[in-house]
Amino acid sequence: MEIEIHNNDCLEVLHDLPPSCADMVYLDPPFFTQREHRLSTRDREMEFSFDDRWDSASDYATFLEDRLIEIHRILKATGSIFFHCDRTASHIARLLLDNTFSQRNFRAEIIWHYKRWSNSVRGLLPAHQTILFYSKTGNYKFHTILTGYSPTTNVDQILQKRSRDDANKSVYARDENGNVIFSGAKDGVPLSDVWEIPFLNPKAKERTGYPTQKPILLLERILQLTTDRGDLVIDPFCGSGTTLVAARLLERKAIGVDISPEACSLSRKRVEEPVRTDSHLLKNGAESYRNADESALSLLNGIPHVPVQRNNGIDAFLRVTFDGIPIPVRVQKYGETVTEAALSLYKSGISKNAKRMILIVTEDVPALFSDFKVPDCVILVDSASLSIKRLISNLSSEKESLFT
Amino acid sequence: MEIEIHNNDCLEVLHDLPPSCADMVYLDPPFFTQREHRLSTRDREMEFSFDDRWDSASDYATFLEDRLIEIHRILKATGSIFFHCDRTASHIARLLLDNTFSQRNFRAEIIWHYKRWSNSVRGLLPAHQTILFYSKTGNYKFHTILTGYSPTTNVDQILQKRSRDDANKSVYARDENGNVIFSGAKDGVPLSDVWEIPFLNPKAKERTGYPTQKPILLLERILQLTTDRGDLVIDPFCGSGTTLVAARLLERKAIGVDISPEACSLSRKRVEEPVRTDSHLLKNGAESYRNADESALSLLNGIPHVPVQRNNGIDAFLRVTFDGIPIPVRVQKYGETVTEAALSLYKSGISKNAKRMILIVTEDVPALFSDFKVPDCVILVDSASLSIKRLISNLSSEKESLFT
DNA sequence: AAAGTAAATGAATCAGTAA
DNA sequence: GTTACTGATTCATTTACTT
Repeated sequence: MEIEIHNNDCLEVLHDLPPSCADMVYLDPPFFTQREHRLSTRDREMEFSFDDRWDSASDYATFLEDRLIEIHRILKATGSIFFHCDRTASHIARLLLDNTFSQRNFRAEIIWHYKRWSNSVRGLLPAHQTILFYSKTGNYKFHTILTGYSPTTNVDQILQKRSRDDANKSVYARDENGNVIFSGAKDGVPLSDVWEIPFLNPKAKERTGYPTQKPILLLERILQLTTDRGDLVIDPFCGSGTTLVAARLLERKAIGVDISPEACSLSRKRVEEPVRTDSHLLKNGAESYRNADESALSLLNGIPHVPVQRNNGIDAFLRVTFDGIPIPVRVQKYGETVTEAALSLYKSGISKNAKRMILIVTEDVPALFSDFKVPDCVILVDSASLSIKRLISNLSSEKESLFT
Repeated sequence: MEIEIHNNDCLEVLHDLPPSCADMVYLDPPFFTQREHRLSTRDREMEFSFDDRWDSASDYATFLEDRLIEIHRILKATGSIFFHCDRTASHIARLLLDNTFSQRNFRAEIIWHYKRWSNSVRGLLPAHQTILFYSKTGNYKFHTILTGYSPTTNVDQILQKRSRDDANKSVYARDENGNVIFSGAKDGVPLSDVWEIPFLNPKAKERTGYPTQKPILLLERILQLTTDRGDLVIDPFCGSGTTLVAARLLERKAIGVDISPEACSLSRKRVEEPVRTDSHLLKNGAESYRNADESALSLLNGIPHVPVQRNNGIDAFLRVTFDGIPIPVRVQKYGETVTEAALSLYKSGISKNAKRMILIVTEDVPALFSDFKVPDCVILVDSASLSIKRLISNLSSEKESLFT
């Protein structure tokens, strides 16, 4: 997927792009906090024509507005813009966006909430930033993301169908025998406008990286909400290039611009390097990343074992030995075929002199063709989820047979 | 403690107050939603409504600014204002407050975040409102509120004293024997600007039927942050009177104003007999609702399912249905016999009309004696760990046979 | 007492009609 | 086509009640 990075003023780059070419623009412009003072004191007149208020009042506002106008031009009719700002500038940004994209196309004020180390503050500890979401038109591309139910919700009740009683009050429907009626399956709660995403994920400490970069999950969410694979994404202030990395991992085209040569070379490096940790994070979501190891190994609950870090072939050793050597265990990973997983385990196991190994099979991924056969010393064990998957297909055929 | 309630336009009442008399003003004006809001009490005895339709943004802004100027006048030099608004008007409010109180006295943008019953949205589910916090001067009254540590924080470590090492890096101090030194107790983390407070529940007794009623807890927090006992608090749009109730409970003096006679009489009633419902959720935390633990649910990795938290018999519903009803799943818990687990699942499943249920068996706990037999509709599936346990005992006997 | 079930509801949102 | 209104419908949440 093509990723372009330009070292230039984004106004120039935007100007050279054709109209209606981009699906999404994310921008995180610099905040001229030192200028804010002048900004706010300039307007002494009491009239509320917000339209031209900032326009002439401030270089900063003009600076942004020039670029927003270009962004509006290059966005497709189905396109969206995400404007990242902190609490000192959110109202200015809002006004500018109302001007260029119209109040009517305001979609959401996203609150990115994170926990932070506190200094002793006189006041409330700042712990959020704002992302303004506008679309170019009312007919904008949007994919609903669903999240889990609150633990306090009775999921069994919301599976029930509802109707109106005589007084037109909403009640849960029942059939003539007084039994509850089920309506279709529920998949979860639509994503809200408050996103709790940790600033840095705990494991990121290991990386000697760029400390101020935005969490990739944040950009991932934005990309998934409003773009598809192959869509064009533009970041006019790309900085360390998080947007570009996310775009690459999710297979979106991207154009990044930054006026600083250092930022550009940084971005290039990040985009070119295979970013294993990032891609792992993206594939599984932040939650599962945090406890990916534990969740795979929870399959071993109740069996004494020692988890193994940093070994591609072996996830854990059982305490139980065979021929004096602890038994290596591996869990078949998502997307891996059984033979791939077995081969990987076998190689690592042999190097540890193991005579017996256990592979927990989680998926029936068909191997297209493979010369490798699972050796006898690798014992296959089905995971419960695999057994259930098989069961489900049996159940469906069982039902079919009832009708035929 | 004196609580006054005036049925009037707040501009009149504010105008008649002497300068520098109030310690805190909380206001919750109409939000510029361009709608009329109507709601009746549960018993349909009273109907409340207010009109939030304006000809233009500047009408709305002028209306507010007139009142803000008076509020600025009546606040003490140590006083503060909290302006409650939602996402449709937060930027207008911010500009007005910058004008009347100055950008310099902006203290915080508080995000009140809550969970809400949703409806089908094309977009992000709104789940927050904004409270803008300005002080009259830089010398404002403020009490730091401390909150608990997040569960991931290593509290032991926080209690350790810190010092600088040779390279001037911050390290945890140790005494001459290498033992850690404990500094004084830490009380918690300073309150952040994102407040998660549950919305008033549909069933809460505190509920009065007034639209937009705020939780008492929200107002209590604001009062505690910036006022002391005996201080004067003013709410120019008091509505159902939550501010006044909170003020009474915390022994602050208060003046409430509302233009609607119904709102005023409701406020009077509430102040006389305050009802405060404690949120079970806040008191005990979301975790207290959980009974399906994560490691149990991770056995279902890869199978679309919805976790069920408040049911002892069912841990999750599969997305797949049998006879139109999602299939309930349960994981045998530690120490439970298979028949116990199956019985529990069976009972709950039957009440949901399920015709097929799945029990994941994790242990061979022998049932001492039991009349109950696992019914046919409960399908048993072995977990991987159980399969491995069986395997291990086989392996041992296999090995034995080699030696004998 | 503890667990499970029922109820209430919207600073909602949507679809359809009228201007 | 666009905008503005109005009545209809929806959904997850969390307390209160019942078993």
